[in-house]
Amino acid sequence: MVAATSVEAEATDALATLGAIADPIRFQVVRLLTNGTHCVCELQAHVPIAANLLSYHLKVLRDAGLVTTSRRGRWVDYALAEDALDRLHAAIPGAAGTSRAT
Amino acid sequence: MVAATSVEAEATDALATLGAIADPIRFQVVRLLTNGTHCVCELQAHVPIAANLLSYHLKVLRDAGLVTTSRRGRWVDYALAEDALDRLHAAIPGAAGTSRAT
DNA sequence: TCGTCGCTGCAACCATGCTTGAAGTGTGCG
DNA sequence: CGCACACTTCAAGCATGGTTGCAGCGACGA
Repeated sequence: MVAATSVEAEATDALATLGAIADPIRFQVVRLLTNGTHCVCELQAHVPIAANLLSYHLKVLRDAGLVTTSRRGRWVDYALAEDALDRLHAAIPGAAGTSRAT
Repeated sequence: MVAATSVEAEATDALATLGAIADPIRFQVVRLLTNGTHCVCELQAHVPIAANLLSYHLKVLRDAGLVTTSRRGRWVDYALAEDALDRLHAAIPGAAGTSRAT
């Protein structure tokens, strides 16, 4: 590898990040997570969907690196990643990685 | 449409805005448009897709209110909307209006 | 005016992924 | 030790939207 910060690579990451929250359920989950850590059962109380469906979307969010998990006994706590919001903002064209001409 | 300032309405608009750019082609187009105005033929030179396909995605972007059109004789110039980037940033949870999720 | 070029709109096709159902893993408690 | 609970994973079905092809509209050049 020669280039470390490729524009194409950043665009791919941006697409993955944007695509992760460009969904009603995942957007709602992220919005909930901005208020603090929540376990899956807590999330279920706010998002009216099946448990396995929620788990699936949580996996997508986890795969996108937007959330982190912590097992607390029987429960699994989900929290927003430290750089999640920063990454989200950076994913928007004109913010970073793209030459923004006024 | 009656409701003007609702958290749900803002979330819906945010989803529509995010979903509009959460696509490889549309993301590329928006990134191109951040550099200035381009006609469809210009966009075609940078995005390797069919003309009508590009037109379709442009329509999606236009429907999302992210781009504006200007007819220049035979050509149609597409430009990023004034508040496009601002709307994009506002669409991210934790940025504005979304911190009061129950 | 006619022909060509640039762009847009519509209907159909196909791929992706969202949704559903059931089974599986790990943990705490009786 | 065995059961119940919380969550995850797997396989299958269905819906959404991205892609393709053709037809239509408007504008410039001859």
